[in-house]
Amino acid sequence: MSAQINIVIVEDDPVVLDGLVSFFTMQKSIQLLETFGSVEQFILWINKLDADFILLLDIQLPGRSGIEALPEIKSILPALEVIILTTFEETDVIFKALSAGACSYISKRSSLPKIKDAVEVVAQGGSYMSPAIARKIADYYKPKPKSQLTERQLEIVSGIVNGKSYKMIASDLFISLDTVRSHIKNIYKALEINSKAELIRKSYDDEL
Amino acid sequence: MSAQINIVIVEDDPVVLDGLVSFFTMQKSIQLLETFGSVEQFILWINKLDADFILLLDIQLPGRSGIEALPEIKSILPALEVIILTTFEETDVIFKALSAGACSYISKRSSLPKIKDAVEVVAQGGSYMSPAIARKIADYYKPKPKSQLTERQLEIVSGIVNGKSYKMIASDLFISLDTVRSHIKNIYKALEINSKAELIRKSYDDEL
DNA sequence: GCTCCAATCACATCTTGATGTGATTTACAT
DNA sequence: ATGTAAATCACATCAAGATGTGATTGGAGC
Repeated sequence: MSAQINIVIVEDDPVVLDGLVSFFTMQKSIQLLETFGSVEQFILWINKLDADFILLLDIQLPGRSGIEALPEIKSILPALEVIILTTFEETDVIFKALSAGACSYISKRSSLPKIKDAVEVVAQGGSYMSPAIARKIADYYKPKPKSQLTERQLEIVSGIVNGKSYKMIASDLFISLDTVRSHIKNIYKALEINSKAELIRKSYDDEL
Repeated sequence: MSAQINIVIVEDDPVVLDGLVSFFTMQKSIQLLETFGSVEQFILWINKLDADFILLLDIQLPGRSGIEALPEIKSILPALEVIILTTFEETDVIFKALSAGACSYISKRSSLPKIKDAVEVVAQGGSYMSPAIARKIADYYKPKPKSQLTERQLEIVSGIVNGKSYKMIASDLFISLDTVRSHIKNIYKALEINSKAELIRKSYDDEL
């Protein structure tokens, strides 16, 4: 159903690269256009043409890392689809890659056919995540330690997070300014914090 | 490699359910324990035993929706792995499901073998997302309208978001308190905001 | 009945933050 | 060279926030 899919690989490890090259050159549905050992080389190359391909990008590279270079790459080719192919499975690296513009993230432990699957999925506008990666992303949304604050306290916090002054909160809740202060004092004690900034941050991190 | 995998399905649509039932009863690696047409029935059942199974859960159900019921289900069986199987592909529904404790999210448009893949992936501790779903998640992290702030201003913001007082920021950056204030004034102007709370919120929403 | 706690309010004090006006220096680009 | 912008610092003023001490009330639990 899909036409020819073009791909480019940036990978410095010769062993990994050889495996990918020999595998993809055997696939009739996928055309391996080029390979590069560093993002610097790749960036020189993309300046020469406006290409239509999917990029398989390693993170751990000599010189600039794949993630560091991604924003620049995307600024040159905004519509480029990037698949991160790496051994890093740390949550923060995953989110950095996604934030930098990658649409898929695959562990190098994946089989070659899985990598091919990912390329085809991306070619069709989808996104592929290795099971272990997807699990990290899913887990990221869980914790929810449940609030130790009372209903009233949550109302106060809500006001603060929404940028209202204590005075505004007081009038919104039909209580006095001092009561608001009192609540806040208790909230700080309960959350073991001591500034509005920390409270706001916490309200985002913990969902309160 | 994997032993027997037990699954339970909660799905009200008889057509979809029949398809799943006839498919899974043919799979030797997977044992379909039970099926239910609503979360109410399912919850009555799980109270009777502490089971070891993976749950395939529809969202659109008569009575309580799958997402509404998920927190309660997870409170009864915290370690239960839940795969959402639905036609809903809206970003907010996806994130609500993940936040409620689902580890995987599959479109009903998926083929039965894909659903089987997902069950096996989850049984091995991974997580499976349909390509279209994974794309939504990946896209969620992109926007990055790029900061209109200077390097120095970002340093100031960083201090504020991390709960430091202006005084602390000043000494951290080896500049005077007034300079910090001056920067903040400019930052507020640039971002068109007028309070610390808004700044902190913005730094989370926009990644600044 | 008594206790504990959430919620309410008051007063006092000190720190921090928001904003305005204005000045100097350096660096980069026209 | 000249202008613009970023970064620096100063002084002033008012609003807002942080923190402590202390008091009252009403409801839940024992």
